[in-house]
Amino acid sequence: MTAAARGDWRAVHDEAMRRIGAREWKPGALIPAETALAEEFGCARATVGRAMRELAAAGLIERRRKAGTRVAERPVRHARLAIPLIREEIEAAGAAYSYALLGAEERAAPPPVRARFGEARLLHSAAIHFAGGAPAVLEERWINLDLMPGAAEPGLFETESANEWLVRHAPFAGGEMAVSSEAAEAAEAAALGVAPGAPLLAVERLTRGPEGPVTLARLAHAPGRRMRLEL
Amino acid sequence: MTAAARGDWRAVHDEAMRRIGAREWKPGALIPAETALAEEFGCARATVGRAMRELAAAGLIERRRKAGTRVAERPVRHARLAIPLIREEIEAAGAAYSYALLGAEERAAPPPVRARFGEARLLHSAAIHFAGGAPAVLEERWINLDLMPGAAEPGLFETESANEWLVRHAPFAGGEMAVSSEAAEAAEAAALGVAPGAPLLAVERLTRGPEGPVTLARLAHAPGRRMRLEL
DNA sequence: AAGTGGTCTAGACCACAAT
DNA sequence: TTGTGGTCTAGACCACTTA
Repeated sequence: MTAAARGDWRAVHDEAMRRIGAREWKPGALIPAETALAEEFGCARATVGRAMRELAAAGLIERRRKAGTRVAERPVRHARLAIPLIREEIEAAGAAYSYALLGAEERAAPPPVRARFGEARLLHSAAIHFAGGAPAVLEERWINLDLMPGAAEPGLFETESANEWLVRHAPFAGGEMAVSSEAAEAAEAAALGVAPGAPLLAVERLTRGPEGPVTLARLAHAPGRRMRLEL
Repeated sequence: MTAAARGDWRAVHDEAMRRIGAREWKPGALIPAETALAEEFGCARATVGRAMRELAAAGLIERRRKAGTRVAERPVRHARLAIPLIREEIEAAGAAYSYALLGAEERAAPPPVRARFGEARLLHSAAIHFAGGAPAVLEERWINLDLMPGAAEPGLFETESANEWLVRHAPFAGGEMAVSSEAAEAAEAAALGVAPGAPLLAVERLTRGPEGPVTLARLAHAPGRRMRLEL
């Protein structure tokens, strides 16, 4: 048929991407219906549908029944961020990883935390992750004991970080993350061995299971650490 | 059939998620083949395949021909970050947006930049984005003139930010992003109206088109600004 | 009312990799 | 060699939304 080799959804996908990139299909413009494209490419409608579904998932097109398919005005570019265990991240950088628990106890949470968890019983924990003996990340965490009663077991986080235990035991259904830059407060600075006011990369992450919020963590990364994403 | 309503890939998907979350299918364990699941759920193999494809894309399972499908040892959770235009981000926060170009000229780039672009001719631009009259983001950018010759037109970025122009005119094929926390240098501090050493959220983004790297931008966000992601 | 995307089916063939 | 996922097809029906 055309430039696209026939009979492969990937070929349709790539040709559509090319047309969008080359502005043969302009932003906001309607593109031909699946049946028309299937005829053009000499393939089944389902094959075109598969290609278009991938493009829609990537945010390059917007599809609506009856209204048809349009090229996105502004391609919603999704960064894909693989969330690594801190241990793996540090070991991948070639440094020796170690970990120290500062404390773990059931505790009443301040209002901003309560706002996320409602009336649930909460375990509070604090820990430091070291890279090559130097403090790298300070972790403060709240865990929903109503959903994760096993987390209350004494000594559980002495050797394994709460993060790793949760990854293996907590169901995952979604969450939110916020990244900001903050000046180190006195306690943080002391724990991380940096000057007060030093710029920390603060990552706050709320993880939800199917039955509600499971854990809220705040990771304060020492100056110089970076977070990498792929687009 | 089972708890899953028949004839819907979403039902298969949800039931599989439930079994993974409930550890009926344990991390690392092999799960039944598509044909077996299709029989169990009373649907076509393609329907099971669709459900499994989504789970694999979400990182919950790993699939290999002949070897079968396994529950991922550690669910690769990837954040999906919609990258907004700075203008939209500021307007969404309810503040008035404005923009000032500090300069745009063809210029020889320092080695770290050359390393990304090779021998290409490069346009350098600098600009500030304001929120409600206050400096919010300082933008420094390099644009590949070999791929985007239109960017060299004088006065182009006077009223529209380079970011918005590029989003509308540059093909997009991928990229990388790195986030870090940095102390404001003197020039940055002055431009943003903050004290030297204030913690800035630095976002460096390299955007690639199908023919090579298109633009490298460094956005320095004023203290207090946050970057939000969904998991 | 009608046109579009969304999904399902039953069957088929292929690609890959473990055996 | 063989079992598994990956893809394609031709047709069908449904769901949604615009006109």
